[in-house]
Amino acid sequence: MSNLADIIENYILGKLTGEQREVTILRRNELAEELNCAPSQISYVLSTRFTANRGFIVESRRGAGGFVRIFRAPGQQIVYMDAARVVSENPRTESVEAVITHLENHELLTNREAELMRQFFRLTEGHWSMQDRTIILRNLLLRLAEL
Amino acid sequence: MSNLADIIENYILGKLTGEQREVTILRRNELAEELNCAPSQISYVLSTRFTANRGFIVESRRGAGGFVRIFRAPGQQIVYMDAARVVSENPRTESVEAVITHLENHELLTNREAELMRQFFRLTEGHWSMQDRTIILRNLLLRLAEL
DNA sequence: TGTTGTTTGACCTTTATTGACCTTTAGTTT
DNA sequence: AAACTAAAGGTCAATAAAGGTCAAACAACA
Repeated sequence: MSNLADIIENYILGKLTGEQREVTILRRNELAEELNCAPSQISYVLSTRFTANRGFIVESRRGAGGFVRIFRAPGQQIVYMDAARVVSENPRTESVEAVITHLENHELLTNREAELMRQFFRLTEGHWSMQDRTIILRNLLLRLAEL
Repeated sequence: MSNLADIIENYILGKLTGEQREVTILRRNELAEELNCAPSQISYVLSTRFTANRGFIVESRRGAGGFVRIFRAPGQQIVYMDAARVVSENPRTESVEAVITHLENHELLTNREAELMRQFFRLTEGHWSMQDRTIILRNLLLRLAEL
């Protein structure tokens, strides 16, 4: 358990959870220095352990004043997948609207994204069956879960 | 976040939003003096952070009584409307992909938004005519123009 | 032994910062 | 009016300061 990658992972996890924060910022070279390892090792840990799938979002900037920022984004996929299930189990306009609004309120859809989905839903009215329209919606939501 | 460029950006952003104004004027040398940096650094920040893509317009005048004026840009509706026209005039898969990617590259669509639109397009394949699919896309783009 | 995960270092790309030099403008002098 | 001058802002290239990538070596383990 005492390999470098684990130590780095724990260090970052500690910064993230220890102080009840949802986000932490670090400098790659600084941390590498502190933990006596190659800077690229930090990148390795970030890309293998702090993935979107595990509920993290990592942003960074290069150059002078560069940084790495790590967010907790707990179980986003699950929320999208849940939403997808809801619309396909309740293929009614109100359900669709409710789900979109819910995701929007919880900031899992931006205003623009929500509008895109509403617009799509409106535009297919009368051309497609409700079934087919919600299947599309379901697929869109599942796609978002992957992003 | 203590690099110069960020500090300058925040300063200007503060002047712009803090006082609810849509425009702010500053003098390059004065600000450089105040923030202890090279005047050209102000130019650097203006050209990298206050771009049209990010919704700003920067005007300036040299010489005695010179100034820099920064506006919040009014919407990019025209670009969206243009894109809408292109896809409806060229109802081909490649045009659609090109337009989406173009908007994405110019930061008029986020990655997620672009993916949503691509997904709309893919999911309707085989169900609708190309005509009808591009009409949908066109409407989505026009909706974005309104946001 | 083969496969999977770790570690490093060499090299790349992006971003920031400065300073020397250029251009534009308004005002002043001739 | 033309020429000069001082006071702006603009440009660009050089340099520094980050983080990213990738392949190769290595380790752990089935």
